[in-house]
Amino acid sequence: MDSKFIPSLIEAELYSFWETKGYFKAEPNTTKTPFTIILPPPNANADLHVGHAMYTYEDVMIRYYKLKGRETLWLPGSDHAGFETQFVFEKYLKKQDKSRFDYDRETLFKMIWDFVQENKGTMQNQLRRLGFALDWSKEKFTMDDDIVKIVYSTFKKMFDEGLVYRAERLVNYCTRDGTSFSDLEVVDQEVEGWLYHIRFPIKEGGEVVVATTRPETYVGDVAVMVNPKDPRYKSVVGKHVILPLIHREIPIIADSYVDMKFGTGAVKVTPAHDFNDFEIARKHNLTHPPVIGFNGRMQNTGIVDGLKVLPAREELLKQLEEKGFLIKKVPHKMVLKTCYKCGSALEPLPLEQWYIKVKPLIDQAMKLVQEGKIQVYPKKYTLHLRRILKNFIDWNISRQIVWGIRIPAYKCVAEDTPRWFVSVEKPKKCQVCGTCTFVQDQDTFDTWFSSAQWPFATLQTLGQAYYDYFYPTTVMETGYDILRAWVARMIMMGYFMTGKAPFHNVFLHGMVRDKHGQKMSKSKGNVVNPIEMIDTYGADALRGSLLFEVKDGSDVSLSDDRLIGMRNFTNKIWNMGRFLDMSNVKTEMLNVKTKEIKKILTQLEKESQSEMKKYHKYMKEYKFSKALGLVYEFIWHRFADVYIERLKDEIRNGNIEVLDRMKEVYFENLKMLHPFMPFVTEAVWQVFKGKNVSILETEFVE
RNA sequence: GGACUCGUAGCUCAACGGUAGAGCGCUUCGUUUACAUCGAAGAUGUUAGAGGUUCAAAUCCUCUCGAGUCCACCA
Repeated sequence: MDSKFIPSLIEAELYSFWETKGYFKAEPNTTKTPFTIILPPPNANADLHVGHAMYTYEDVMIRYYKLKGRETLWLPGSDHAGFETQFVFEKYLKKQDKSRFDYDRETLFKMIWDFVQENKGTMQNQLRRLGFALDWSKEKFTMDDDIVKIVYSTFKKMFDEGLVYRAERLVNYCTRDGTSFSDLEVVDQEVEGWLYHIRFPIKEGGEVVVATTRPETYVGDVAVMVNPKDPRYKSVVGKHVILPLIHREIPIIADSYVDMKFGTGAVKVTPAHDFNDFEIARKHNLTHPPVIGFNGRMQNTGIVDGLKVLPAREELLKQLEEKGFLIKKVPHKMVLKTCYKCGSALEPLPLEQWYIKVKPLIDQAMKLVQEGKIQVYPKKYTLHLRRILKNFIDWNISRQIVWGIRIPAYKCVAEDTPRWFVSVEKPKKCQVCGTCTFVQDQDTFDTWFSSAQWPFATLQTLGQAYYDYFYPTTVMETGYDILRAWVARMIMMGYFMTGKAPFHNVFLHGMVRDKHGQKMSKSKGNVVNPIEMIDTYGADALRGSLLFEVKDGSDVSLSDDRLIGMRNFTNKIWNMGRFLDMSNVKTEMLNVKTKEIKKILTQLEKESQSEMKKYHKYMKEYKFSKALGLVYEFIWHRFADVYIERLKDEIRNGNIEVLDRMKEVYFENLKMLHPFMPFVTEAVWQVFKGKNVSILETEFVE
């Protein structure tokens, strides 16, 4: 054995040994209890970031339960990550002075498909570098034909049961990226804006002053609204204002929605470009066509058509000021809804989209959580989950991008009022009129719509036997940041399609932060590349750094110091093995049992027993960090620092019995450590047990 | 505006009702024979502040100050 543990020498070899030996493969086995985890599918197109290394928790569970004799399946997969990937691809196009508009749908799709296929292998190999015991023979991609078919069946079932409906509503639309988003994909940004006070002349005489942050939309106004209780405006309700510059006449209406204390107490109502106004206008039966188009330019204004929103605002303000309609502007802090990807301001625009009626789904999901059918670890997230479920609103699943699973909805164009039908297989004929050449919806599904089905969809594609045996899965382990976007939706969709919760347990891990506890971001330049860390310190060290001495579920600050500490630990483990191994070859065999030595050995075994008991207790309670800390403390500061030191001379003198009993304790600790640090433990194991055996073939004796 | 989390040793964090711990850093000492990626010994904290409950509080309660996260949102 080398005097140092050098991870780079053994990691690749050991991983392919495990893989080819089939230790990661899972099959239905009625004599065993299954233990199933579906890996949250990383973006097929992107490199892993250090956050993905947190899936170590999953490997810990998988390897632990392998050693406990369960039939463990950890199923890998990747996500097409619709909008994310298209966004990256468009950046790549831009570098070549191209854009998505240079290609037709089919070509663009094909190009992105190839782009993704090219990059897909990277992520898989990076997961291997981390040592993850994934069953690669069952790997799935969210755009595999069989997966898409299941996603289609889900959509059809929802459509047939009235859980999917099409509606024209305001959506959060990014005019730069050309797509709408669900409410969960919107990033609020606080900005210093202005509140403009604009004078609207009243036809019947007088004037009313409105306050607005979006003056350019007044050309699309349908009313001015005041609070019915507001004495200042009692007399003007029912009268009409003439919109400045464009001379259109709109009513003054009353609605208790208006806050009298804010601004001037008079609000302009622009149904096509404001969520609240949309609702109010509908209540009052008022409409006006949108004055902002999907290209982000003004339209239907007769005055600033073709201008982008901000220039139009400037232009209109200039003209209003010249004519004396603009009274003043006051600084105003406001929240701007922005695109989570490109950061541009989102435009509320009216658009027909598919929505999922979430109420019935939420009710079921809530029941599962309340009845304890789904346990959440750490416990504090149970409350979060409940609150999340309570606050869900209907889910817009239409995206105006090509990279995604195209929605299998078809429109009959023969009828006056086009009717939609949904079909899993692409129909040859219109299912409504039977004759016309129907038109398929241009849109694709929100990526979360397919990933929300991931646990049951993946297992179903493996065949009935696998599905029956491994579903529902045992644990869903993921970051707390996607509790809402993913976990909650998986519960909703999983139950809808299978009548069961998709998993019995949810375990949530924290975010990886930099050494100062700061969020990692490209702009801060503090992003840590997990593969570089593995190259430098070894996979075991990285894995250990993420779990050691942390509160499960809380954020982890990752630093080189931590990694060095864990790397030293792996080396320590290695060298304990080295010592025991070196002591093996002794020519003289002593077997002296003094009272003193006996006592030390008894003490050691007693401690070891109590350690094991605690270890299994922690593991059962999902207190993984504590389990690791326990073994760390024992093997280093008790086993090595105390017992090896005390028994060193005895072993050197060739006391085989002492050596053997030391080894037994050491081996048990290797097993306990293996889920956390698979490489070093396996490497040492093989030194003692032979090159062709694996620590994974053993089981815990409890 | 609502909710939640967190302010503990120089740094990053554990402990969550019973004498304040770890990793890294620091001081002193130690090595021919597992490991200097090591060992031994040690220093460093009125646990943000104020009040309360308790025999006992970093831990429970209230308030103040500070950091952060999520949700909702007034034009």
